Amino acid sequence: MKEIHVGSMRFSLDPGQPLYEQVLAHIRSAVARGELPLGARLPSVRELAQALQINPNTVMRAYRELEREGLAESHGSQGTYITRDAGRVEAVRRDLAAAAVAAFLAEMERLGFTLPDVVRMLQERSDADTP
Amino acid sequence: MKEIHVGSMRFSLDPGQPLYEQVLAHIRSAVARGELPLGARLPSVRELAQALQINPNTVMRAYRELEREGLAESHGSQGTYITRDAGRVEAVRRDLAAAAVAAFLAEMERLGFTLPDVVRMLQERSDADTP
DNA sequence: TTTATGTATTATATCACTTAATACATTTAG
DNA sequence: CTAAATGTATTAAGTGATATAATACATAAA
Repeated sequence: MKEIHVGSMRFSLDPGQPLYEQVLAHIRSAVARGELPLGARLPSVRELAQALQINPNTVMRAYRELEREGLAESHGSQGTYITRDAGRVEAVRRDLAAAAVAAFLAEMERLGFTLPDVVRMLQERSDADTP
Repeated sequence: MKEIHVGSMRFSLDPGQPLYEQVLAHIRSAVARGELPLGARLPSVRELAQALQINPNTVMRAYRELEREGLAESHGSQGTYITRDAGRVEAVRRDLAAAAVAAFLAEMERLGFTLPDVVRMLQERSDADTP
C-alpha cells in the first residue's frame, strides 16, 4: 500500500476496496479534521486521477458524492472547491460519527457485549494509552 | 427484510450484502452470546438453504468459514456441530471484538475524534441509557 | 485561440457473489 | 440390504458493482 501525496493530502489506496469510496473517505476525513480548509480547491479530476493512477471517472464519482453530501461545490471550469459552510462540515462530521458509533455498538451487541462492557473496554484502552 | 426462524436462530437477510457473510455472522453471534450452546447441531446445509431460500452452496460457504474459525466441526454424514471448546468460542469472540474496536477507533480518528472524545461520547450514551 | 475544467456518454472488462445441476461417499434408519 | 440424509465436490452460467477506456462538449480563464 504505497502512500501518494497530492497537495496537502496523503492517499493510500487498497485495490480490493472500491476506489471511489476510498478517495471519498480520504477527502471527507481531511475536511472533517480541518486538514483541508474551508473553501480549499480540490485537485482537478484529471489531475487527481493521474496522481492516483486511476480513471478520471472514478474520481468524478467521488467528487459527485462529495457534492451530494454538501461538502464540495463544483465551480464550473474553475474547479471543485470545499464548501465554506462550516456548519455543513460539522454536521457531516457528526452524522458520520453517529453512524460509526451505531454500527459499532450494533456489532458489539451481536457479540454479546453490553454498552457498559464497551465503555469499560475503551476506558481501559484510554488509560493504557495515557498512563 | 423478513425474519426467518430456523431452530433457535432468527435470520434476516439483506440482498445486497453477501449472503454467506450474513449467514456466517448470524451463526457466529448466536454462538458468541450463547444462544447456540456448545455442541449444538446446526441445520443441515440443504435444510438451512431451503429455509432461507438460498443456494446450498452459499450455506456451505458459511459453514466452511465457521470450521475455519474453529467454531464448528463437520461430523461427516451426521451433520455439522458447534464446537465444544468453550475457550475457542471465547477466543473468537474476543478477536472479533478487538477487530471491531480497532476499526471503529480508526474510523473515529479519521473523523478527527480522539480516544478520550470517543470514550466520553459512549459514556454519555451509557448514562442516558441507564439513568 | 488555446488550455484547463467539469460533465456526459458508450462500450468493455473484471471480479465477487450467487445460482444451478449433478455427483459421490458415508452413515443412519427402516 | 435398501433407502434416505448428510457433507462435499465440480462445472457452468448469470448478475451486478466497480473500473477502465475513449471520446465529446460547454465554459471560463490565460
